[in-house]
Amino acid sequence: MVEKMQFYPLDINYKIIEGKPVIFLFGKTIDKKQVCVVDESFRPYFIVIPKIDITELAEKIRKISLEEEKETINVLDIEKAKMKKFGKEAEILKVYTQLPSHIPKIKDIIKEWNIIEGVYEYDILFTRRYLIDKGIIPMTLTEAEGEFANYRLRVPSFRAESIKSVSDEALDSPKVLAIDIETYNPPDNIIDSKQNPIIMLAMYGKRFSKVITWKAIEGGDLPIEHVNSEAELIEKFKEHIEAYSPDIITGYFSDGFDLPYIKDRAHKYKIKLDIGLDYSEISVDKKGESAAEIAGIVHIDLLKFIRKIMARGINFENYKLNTVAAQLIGEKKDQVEIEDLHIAWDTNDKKKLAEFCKYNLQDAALCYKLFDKAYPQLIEMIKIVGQAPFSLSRMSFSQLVEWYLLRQAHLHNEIAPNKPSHFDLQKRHSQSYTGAFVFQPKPGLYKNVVIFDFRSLYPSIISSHNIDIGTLNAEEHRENNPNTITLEDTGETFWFSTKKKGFLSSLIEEIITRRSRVKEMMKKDKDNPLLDARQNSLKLLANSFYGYLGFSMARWYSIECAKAVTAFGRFHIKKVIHEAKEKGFNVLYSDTDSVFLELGDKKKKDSIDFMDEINSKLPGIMELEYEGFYPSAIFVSAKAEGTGGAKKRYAIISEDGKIKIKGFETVRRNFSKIGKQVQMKVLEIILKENDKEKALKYVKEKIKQLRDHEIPVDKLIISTQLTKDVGGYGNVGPHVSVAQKMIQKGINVSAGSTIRYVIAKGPGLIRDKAKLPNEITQDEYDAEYYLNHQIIPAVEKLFEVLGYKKEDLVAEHDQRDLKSFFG
DNA sequence: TCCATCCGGGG
DNA sequence: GTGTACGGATGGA
Repeated sequence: MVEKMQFYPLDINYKIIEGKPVIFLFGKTIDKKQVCVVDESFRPYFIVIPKIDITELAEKIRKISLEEEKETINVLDIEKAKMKKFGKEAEILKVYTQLPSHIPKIKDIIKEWNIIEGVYEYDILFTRRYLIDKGIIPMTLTEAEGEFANYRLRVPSFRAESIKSVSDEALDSPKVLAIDIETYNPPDNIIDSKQNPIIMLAMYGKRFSKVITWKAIEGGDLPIEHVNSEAELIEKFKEHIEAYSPDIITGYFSDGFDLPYIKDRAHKYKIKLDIGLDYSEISVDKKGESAAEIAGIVHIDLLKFIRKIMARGINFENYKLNTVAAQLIGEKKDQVEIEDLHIAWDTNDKKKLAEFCKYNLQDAALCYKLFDKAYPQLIEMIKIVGQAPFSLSRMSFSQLVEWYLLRQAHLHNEIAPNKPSHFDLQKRHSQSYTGAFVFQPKPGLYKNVVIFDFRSLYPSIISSHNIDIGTLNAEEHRENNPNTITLEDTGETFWFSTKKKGFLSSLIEEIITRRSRVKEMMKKDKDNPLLDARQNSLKLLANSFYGYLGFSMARWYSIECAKAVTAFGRFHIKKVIHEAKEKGFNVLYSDTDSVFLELGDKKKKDSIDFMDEINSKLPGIMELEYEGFYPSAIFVSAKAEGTGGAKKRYAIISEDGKIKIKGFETVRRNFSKIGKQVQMKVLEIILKENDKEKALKYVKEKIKQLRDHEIPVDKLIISTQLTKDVGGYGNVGPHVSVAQKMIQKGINVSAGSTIRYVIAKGPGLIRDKAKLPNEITQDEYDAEYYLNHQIIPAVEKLFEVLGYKKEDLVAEHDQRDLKSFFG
């Protein structure tokens, strides 16, 4: 009996059954039951554009027959159709084959014929093709028509005769299970699943938490489950997965660690990790960055998703779980000496082991919460791009753009361009072009500064100047065309149609408009995480278009378009600079899309009027925005003498006293606290109080304190990361020398460790004077070293702007020292 | 300064 | 599997 069933598709794969490819779409029904929708009717195809008569070509293709060892490969069917290639109508043939794997074989034959213009869309994965062609958006409400069937699966199956998207309503609380393992790992042993067992495995879900371990550990009220061996631990893990039946399994670096590790250990005991909903085993794809896949259960590696998709805008120091969790959900892990786990395990240290169990569970719980935080972003990206969570969560931005475009191309009946050949790639790699314009500032301290910037400069250029491969150098005349641009350096000229809308440019316009609508909705519905994730996804996608155009692997690659985008960018920002000067503003600085104007005797209102005037003449959706008013700003000179002002290095203060710093040491790690503190304080005095005497007095006072040994040692600590193991260094810098000492003392130090040291006074090389912080007292530090290597470099450029020389900073009797330092 | 390689995360 | 990888830091030539 034919019936309708609504569900949310979560995962997709296909299998060949009786010589036909069959799609399996795993999902959740509206009443939260697991289900698998099976579609036997979809066939693989690719596209051919003929050069000769289309019927004649079709006949030739139909006759193709390939004898292989086990099978004969034939063309299953051919359809004529009309599509567009870069906006131009084209008659095409859709060539169908029996199996997806036949596509490249048939394609390779036809590709060589000179009676065709080209072959296209021959490398779009079968399952992804299915989602696109059927208009299905994973995770959103979908309806299948058909009947329940009996495929051998862990969940009920439903054979679909037809399938369609119902709405963009997304599955709102999937059943998530976070996992984390701890392994036995003796010191200096690289983590190795061949040698070392899993000793704990934690799972955390909704109203479910468990730590499985194979030693009797007294965990108090921890949900510890004891088993007798590692093999039993793995069996128990399987049982729990089956009983809990999660929609989603998540972990942190679980693609590269937890799941491959479990799989390796299971293999050792000949245990089948067949937790897939089709009874298949976890598959670990080891190509490059590995990925662990479970059929029907979505495995999300949070590290990958966060690093690739959620991370921009947020500046993570690193991507350790602790760092990321602290930043995204404000939670930290308990401090545990994980290197000592093997000792506790060997010595049966019950108390320590209980702590490790707690730690293990906490990691899983952290993952669970991180997933919760990431879910809106994942959902919204899926809704836009339209690929399944497993693959989408591992995509780079260029891939997100590409799959978005592939879906849109299908919707617009556009033929997708091919990926570059090896030859194309070489050519693309050899090409480079000019980027953004940066205005060189004049060093100085300025008052009353207004900053304007172009809102989404590159996306708005692509939209407003109609930038697209199909509109590039269109037949209409290039003169008097507002979309014509000539490159300043090479003289190349590009122009874009004013009549016909381009594929890329209209898509980006749609993305931008959609985002404004979402932002509008957010005004009434503040703090809605879904809306925020949606506008963010749209913004990220729009911002990636330009990079995608110039990305060598892109299908819609066009260096001409990429060149035109930056050239229009330079054109518009330079025009603003020019007109601002004409209006009598002093232009202080400009970088890519922003411009800094000194008001002088003008009012804020005058600058707004200026902005409005600019905006009245800008094309399309381009817009110059008022970024803010800053009472004070400082620009310094570049390091090299006589090269003028430094680009990308300045500090400004807003009316509410907040200082924004770009490029100064204050934001860098490899600098002592005293250096940072003095720099920050001087900036503050200059920008807030505009009192150069006071700044000078402050620095002099600090220098005196430094020389009188009044600065505590912890403010003098310099931190440097060891980039390789100590033995690997040719030049022994101070941090390496200290690391050597640490090793002698039995402190475990290796590549990646951060070495903290202080420079002590005395004769000899700096590296011999570098001490561990606890080896030195306050009167032993080398004041002159800190003066010359930390304090002076931190502030000399600032004082230069104020009209002081370096010598003014230190007392008279020290000038000899300084001269020798400054040469 | 440019090119090649290594590493990230995990215990 | 109708496929293929990234990107930044670092160190050596």
